[in-house]
Amino acid sequence: METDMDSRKEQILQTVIHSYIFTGKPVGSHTVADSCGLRVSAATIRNEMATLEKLGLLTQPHTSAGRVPTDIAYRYYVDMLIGRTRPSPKDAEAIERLFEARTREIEGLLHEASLLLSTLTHTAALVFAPVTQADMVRHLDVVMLGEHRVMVIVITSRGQVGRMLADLGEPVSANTVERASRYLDESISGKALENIDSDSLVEGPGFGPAGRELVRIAVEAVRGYLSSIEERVFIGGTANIVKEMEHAGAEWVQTLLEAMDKQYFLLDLLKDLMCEKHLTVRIGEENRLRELQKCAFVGTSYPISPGLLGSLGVVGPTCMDYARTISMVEFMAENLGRRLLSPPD
Amino acid sequence: METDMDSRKEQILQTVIHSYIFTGKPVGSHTVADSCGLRVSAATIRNEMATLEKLGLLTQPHTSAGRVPTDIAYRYYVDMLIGRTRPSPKDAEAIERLFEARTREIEGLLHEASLLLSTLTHTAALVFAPVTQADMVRHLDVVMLGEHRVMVIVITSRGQVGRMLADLGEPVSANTVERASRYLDESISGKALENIDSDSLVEGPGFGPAGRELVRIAVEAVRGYLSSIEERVFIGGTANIVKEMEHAGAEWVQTLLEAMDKQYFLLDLLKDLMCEKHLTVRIGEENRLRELQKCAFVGTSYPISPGLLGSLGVVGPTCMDYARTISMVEFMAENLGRRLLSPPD
DNA sequence: GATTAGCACTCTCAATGGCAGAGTGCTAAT
DNA sequence: ATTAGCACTCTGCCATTGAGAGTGCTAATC
Repeated sequence: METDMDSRKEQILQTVIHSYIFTGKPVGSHTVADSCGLRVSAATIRNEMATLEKLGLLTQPHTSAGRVPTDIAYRYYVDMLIGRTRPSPKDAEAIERLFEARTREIEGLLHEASLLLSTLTHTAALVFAPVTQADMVRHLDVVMLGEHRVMVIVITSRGQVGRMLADLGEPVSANTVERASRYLDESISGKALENIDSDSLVEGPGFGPAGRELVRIAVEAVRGYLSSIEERVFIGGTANIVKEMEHAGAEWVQTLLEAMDKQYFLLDLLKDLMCEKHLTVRIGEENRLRELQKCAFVGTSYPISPGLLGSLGVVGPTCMDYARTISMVEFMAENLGRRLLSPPD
Repeated sequence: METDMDSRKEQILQTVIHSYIFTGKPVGSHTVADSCGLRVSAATIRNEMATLEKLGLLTQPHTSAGRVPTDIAYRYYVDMLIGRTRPSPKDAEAIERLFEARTREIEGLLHEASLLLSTLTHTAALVFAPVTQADMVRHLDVVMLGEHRVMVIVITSRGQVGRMLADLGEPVSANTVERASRYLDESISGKALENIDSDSLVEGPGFGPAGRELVRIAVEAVRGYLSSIEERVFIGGTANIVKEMEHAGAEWVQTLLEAMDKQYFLLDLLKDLMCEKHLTVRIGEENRLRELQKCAFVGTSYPISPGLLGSLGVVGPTCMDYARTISMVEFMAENLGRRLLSPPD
């Protein structure tokens, strides 16, 4: 079997891919002959393309249209044919500008990162910042909202914040709330989840029944927060999915968008990333999630704090500009990491 | 001009609207004659429909198709023809279940509210919880992330929380951060934005140059947070826009989705609501925002705390089931309000 | 032996025309 | 005022056609 790839086949494959990325239309032998730089005729190209088709790298939508790259071709392209590239100065600047302010609200930053990434790559972008599971309580506040209602705010040692509404069975006074807030802050601060003992706390300094209930509920809220992993994914540019993926069929786009609404769907995807250190590209059927099997996913992880990784990525058509997208995702991850990561002391 | 509406015209109009909402197809005179309950023939219906067309309430997509309601017809329908309705027990229960937990993380609650509302109404749902502008600082924390980086966390008296990253020019020690955190908490807590004086704070108790810079930056971060209105809109069910609005043309759906990504676009919309006390329905061109002029918006406000309103609403096709949607939006607003509002003491 | 020109073949796409169906407006009768 | 009936109009669907694009194969060429 003399069916191996040689450099000419590679060049033809590359030309087909580039042309297809650019025009979105199947590529014919003449087009390739004109623009591949090889000084051979269209007939030769045809022969080579026939072999590439046998190898599973190209297909024809119908008998007499040009060729279209398969998922396997994109895989080959990504692995072998594109070197490491950096974003263009203009793109790099756009990303860097996002990070130049000296003080920056975190949620806003992540949200804007997803928007920027999506507009630069014409894809839907996902940014995910996980929280560490078991953490210590740094500060606790109980804010009175009404006679029967308080808000419990907890700050963890890593700087995560939870705000919980809590309903009380019995009315409490502002005074009680204030005392409970101080008491709880003092007793809980510095403790980890497993060291917070509801029972002994309730036995605290002379609260009435209402006060005791308040303490109990507040502790319950804190426990609930610390044990539930409140994980948000920031999504930007879902509109791009509609624009770029129309050719894949309306009802399919539909399903993908629905899936994007469900956060747990994305969490699986993004958590996978955090296992691998390197940038990951999943093309078509390589994706485990059925909804993604008609598109490509490019993602990577970035450091948040020592021992904690976040992840980000984009979802776009399989015929995306991989070189550009990869460089952009990588660059965004680097910058985000640099901005968030606390360097080791 | 004897062109006024009479009760028969109303009934015909209503039948056309109901049928169009149900089937999505233009409605012919026979269909109306069969299902409107009037004991008249199709020819009579035709005459009446011709008048309704002259009145601007119906149109024909082409010469010989059935009739389709105009925006004006929907307006008339909403104003005159539907009474106040409540959601079905099943829908009501679904909404109530969202609120039954005794302690609940707020962001998660709002997010899920938008998801639920969108699935129940088959529209895109928006939930907006504003923050009061000038508020007092209740608690302040500075968390060390690295030698050159801290996180400033501020809790306002209303229970809003901001987390800001801040970069420092000079390295600081854990000790300094800890001292500064306590110092700032004690000096700033209870103060409103305009009473926070950076200069005098920096003159605090014997910090070195690094400590002073830290204080200065932290205050800057707090000021930044308190003056910027960190406003988030929770969006659910954008996929429904694609599903329900296909007939309006792909590139238009495209523009709407892009607009939904931009939060400021939605903020205008949602803030408008908070001026009016009642539920608002804007149909087609009644919307000021061009992107919405091919769909309908149903929204209302809900109380968050005394003197503070949030708002929520849905965006769907003009041929939506207004009765159902309105009842759902209203019911969700009531429940959300009841859950969030602190009743006056 | 690799490459190429030439040609027949296949398939898509856009335009065309015909036909059934749905719905209308109008007129004349009730 | 209402209705039955009829001619008319327009869409949607189907089949047909012809141009165009691209292929695979064969035979000639370097």
